[in-house]
Amino acid sequence: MSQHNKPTPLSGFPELLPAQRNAELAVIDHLRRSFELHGFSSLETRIVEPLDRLAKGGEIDKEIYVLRRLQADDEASDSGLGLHFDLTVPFARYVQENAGKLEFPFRRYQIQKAWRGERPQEGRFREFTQADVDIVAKDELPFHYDVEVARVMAEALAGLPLPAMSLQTNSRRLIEGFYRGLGAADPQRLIAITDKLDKVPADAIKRQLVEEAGLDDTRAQQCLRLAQIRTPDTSFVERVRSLGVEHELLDQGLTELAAVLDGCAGIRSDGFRVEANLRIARGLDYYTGTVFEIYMEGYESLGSVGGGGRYDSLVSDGATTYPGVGISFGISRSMVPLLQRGVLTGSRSVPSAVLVALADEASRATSDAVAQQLRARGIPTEVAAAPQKYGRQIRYAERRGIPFVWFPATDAATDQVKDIRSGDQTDADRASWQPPAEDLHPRAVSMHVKEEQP
RNA sequence: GUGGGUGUAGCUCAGCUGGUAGAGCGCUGCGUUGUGGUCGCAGAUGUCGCGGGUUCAAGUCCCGUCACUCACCCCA
Repeated sequence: MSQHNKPTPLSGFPELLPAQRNAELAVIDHLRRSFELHGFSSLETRIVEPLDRLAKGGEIDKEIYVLRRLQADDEASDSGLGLHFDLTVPFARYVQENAGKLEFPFRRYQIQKAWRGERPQEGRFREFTQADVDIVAKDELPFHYDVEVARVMAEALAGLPLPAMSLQTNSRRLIEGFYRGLGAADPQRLIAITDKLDKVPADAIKRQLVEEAGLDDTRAQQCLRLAQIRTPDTSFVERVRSLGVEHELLDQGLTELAAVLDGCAGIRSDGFRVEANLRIARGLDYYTGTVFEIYMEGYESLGSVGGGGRYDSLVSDGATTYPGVGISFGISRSMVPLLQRGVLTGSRSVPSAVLVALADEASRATSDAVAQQLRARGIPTEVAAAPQKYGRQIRYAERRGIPFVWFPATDAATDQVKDIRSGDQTDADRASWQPPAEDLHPRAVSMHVKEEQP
């Protein structure tokens, strides 16, 4: 390729360097292990869906990438296929298509890319990876699954080597019941207005509630008070009760939200919080009950890095409906800004934990044999490319972040292994030596994460 | 889609009222001939995003274009 047309990055299509990719892989591996620990099956769906299934007349429609063959006839404008813009729509289709072959309740996780033709910004991309967990049942989905899906994602997030996450949750039943108890005519409209509380000042919200939703001053004030309730435990119940509004739906919402908070109570840590946040509403789309949003502490300006909730009628084939509940976590959205700011990276650019030094060409077989013995025990190992001076070979390892250099025995001495970070070099047995567990594979290292306890 | 900003070495950037490019970091080599990192010395690297215009002369001024970027919108 000529240097005169050096390729430039494509905005919105992030690509990572090897060390960064290792950090992303460490996060994906952790999520996968967490989801599977809870018994969720992995699913991969095709990247395209029929356009009539993707496009629903909403805002998202104009962001759909359409598939078209380069040499397609002028007559045929496009293939009628578009790239999926999330993982929920393809999953819904998959459930419907395979309903006869799946066991319900069906619990799956899905870690895949999605595409949106948006104007890129920090944390917003045209191509991005997300991790979704959902549970779908037939006809009825008991509420305890809302708690389960929250707990699965909470546990997965709590162990992530990223800045502290907070899972904020609310119940649309709770707020709708509250608004109905107030005697409001159009609860959906109120939800849309109070949802903006993060961006718009409280008195402006109140003015809108009065002028646009026709509430009187007292009721508007009540709505504001509700939206400002935010607690790390079930104490929100008392605070809502103290507002003095009564409604059957409100009672149900309070009970359910309290169950979610209780269910996640044991998962809180320095790196993870759960909160009831009664202003969370998540637009007006298909959510019907519990709703979630995930925020990354110190990076609230990115907006939510994940979200989800219960959808009672996303999937339906007429006779049967398949209610579900799920949460998605934006891997690209949360990680790429951290990687770009340099506060997160991989511990090394290669998988290798060990570089076996090469004394001279004649002893290559010896070095290869050492490497094979280490690999046989699961230790990622590479052999030095050329018998350069040992200083060069050590530097080769150092540049790549390989923590250990192995010096095969010479006539006079035994095998030795050197930790090039400390400089310590000790005798070692190629048949039993083990690196520390945290050095075995590349890790994601973040300036925000506290040192792990020894 | 609407509006602003910025394009100079691998990276971060400097370059005044126009006079044909610089720093730091990184990189390569040597000091140190089989043990890196520190230090010292030496060295390499650019069609100044692209196209056009003004001018004796353009990185610098003007127009266009492309790319990147920020905000709005929306969201993972």
